[in-house]
Amino acid sequence: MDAQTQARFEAQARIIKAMAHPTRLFIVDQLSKGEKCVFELTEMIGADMSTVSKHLAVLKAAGILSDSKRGLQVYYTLCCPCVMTFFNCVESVLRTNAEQHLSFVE
Amino acid sequence: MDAQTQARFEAQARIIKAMAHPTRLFIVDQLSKGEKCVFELTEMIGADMSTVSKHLAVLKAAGILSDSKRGLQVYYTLCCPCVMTFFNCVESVLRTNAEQHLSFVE
DNA sequence: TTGCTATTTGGTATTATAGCCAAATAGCAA
DNA sequence: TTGCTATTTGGCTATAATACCAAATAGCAA
Repeated sequence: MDAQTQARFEAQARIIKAMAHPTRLFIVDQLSKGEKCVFELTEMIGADMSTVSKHLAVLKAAGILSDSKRGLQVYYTLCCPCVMTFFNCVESVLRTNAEQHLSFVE
Repeated sequence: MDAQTQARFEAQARIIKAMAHPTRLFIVDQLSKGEKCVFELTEMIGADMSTVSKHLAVLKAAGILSDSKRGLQVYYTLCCPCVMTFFNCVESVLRTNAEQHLSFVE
């Protein structure tokens, strides 16, 4: 495996890793319906606001979200709506698992 | 967030987490071209065979790969070729990042 | 300025992940 | 059986991720 190929997989892994957490998937799902501020997301998630803020920072660092400060609030937006195709793809893996009685859902 | 919703995101996160490693992405990419045994993958990756074997076990546990033993070799196959749409999606996030001079590639 | 609210950052404990080596297991062949 | 090869598993260490609390920062308003 040459260095360039490796670098490409590392870059891809960084994006995927940023999505690899239930709370962050929830955030992406919510933001696909429109921007939200940290407080709104924190209420929905029910964790400490600092925890939510750090999850948002992870997604932003990966280039999945962007933020804009308006007054006291910071609003986060999905910058790459294509990310939503992730969900379809993952769901189809889950369905395949379910068919093979290897479901993680239930 | 109700328990069922949470369970769905946790199930999705497990699949995504299994993909969130450069070596495992490489494996998935290779297997998209056809089945390979552990030895072949180990040669390409250049890590310890036990390390490769553990990566394969992670992907298998997530329901992304299946294995079949034939003689001394264990052959691994992608059970969900849809997983390849991941790559397109991730690449488009990377392109967006690059456009915004936030590229992780270079 | 002071005070209030929204958010981020720092510190820390806990838990999970990754990689290697060594040992165990499985299958074939002599 | 013994020996050889392919693979997995166990043990270990090092590194990274997560979540909370507390403290710092930023912006508005009085």
